[in-house]
Amino acid sequence: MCASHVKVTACATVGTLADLPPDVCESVSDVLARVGDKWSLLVIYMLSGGSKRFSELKRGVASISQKMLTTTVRGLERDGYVTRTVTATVPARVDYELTDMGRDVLLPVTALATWALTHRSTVEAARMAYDRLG
Amino acid sequence: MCASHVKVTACATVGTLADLPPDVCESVSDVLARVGDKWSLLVIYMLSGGSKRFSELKRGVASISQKMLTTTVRGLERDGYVTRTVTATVPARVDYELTDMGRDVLLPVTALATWALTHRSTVEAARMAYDRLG
DNA sequence: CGGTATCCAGGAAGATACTG
DNA sequence: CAGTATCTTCCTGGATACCG
Repeated sequence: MCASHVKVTACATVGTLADLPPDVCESVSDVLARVGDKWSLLVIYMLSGGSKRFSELKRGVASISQKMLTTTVRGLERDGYVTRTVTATVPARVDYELTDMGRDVLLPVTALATWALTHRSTVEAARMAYDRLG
Repeated sequence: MCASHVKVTACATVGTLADLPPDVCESVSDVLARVGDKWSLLVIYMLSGGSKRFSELKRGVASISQKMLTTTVRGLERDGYVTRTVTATVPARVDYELTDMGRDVLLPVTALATWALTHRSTVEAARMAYDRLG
């Protein structure tokens, strides 16, 4: 994904929800593109406990590849959700930490997470019912 | 995306946020995978104004291809966010409508949308600052 | 009208190897 | 340790054509 995958390209003629200007669409998709991708949310959650180095994140999200972790933290850094601090020792050490905004986004995201958990069974039931018919 | 793209596959050793069991990760990623994809949110928003037919949705999201609109509404139907009603006239007529759950998810999603709008400028500034350096 | 089927190009992501 | 570079594979999504 990273940047351009989840990018709403047209909101022009929506207009069913009162006052849904195009820039709202773009903002939402921007945030969702970052927060909603495969790994970002997990990394943010991990960092909510405090600063972590690259290898700690790597261990925490066991199945992520080094490449994808790099890509993910770079994206989060670019959008201002985390800071990246390099300590030029040998071997090198890099620490990642949530910014204020990074901590801030946890609030609405947690709300969505709560909703997701609450409606988990409903979604699963709907999915199974749908698949049963074909 | 549809179904498998945004799918968290490992949450095992996260544990920094107090009590973040694996099923929370899966639920969240399930919801985000559906709601956070390129078109679903727009379709949901369009349907928040009431039942709409296929062609109306197609016009509303001008730049979406017929294939992607079909894929999107199918996914939303599968997960129980919308209902699909076929009227066997000639030519055929198909109406889509939000379920209770579909209307319900608008709440947390709107919260995130609001956050996104509020922090829009911050994200953009961070992005530009990051890109300026390289 | 509302799809489905098919083909194709481009990006995403895994595996692997190498570097400051 | 924390990356970058490259190669390859998979899959998404666009274009097009056809069907009930």
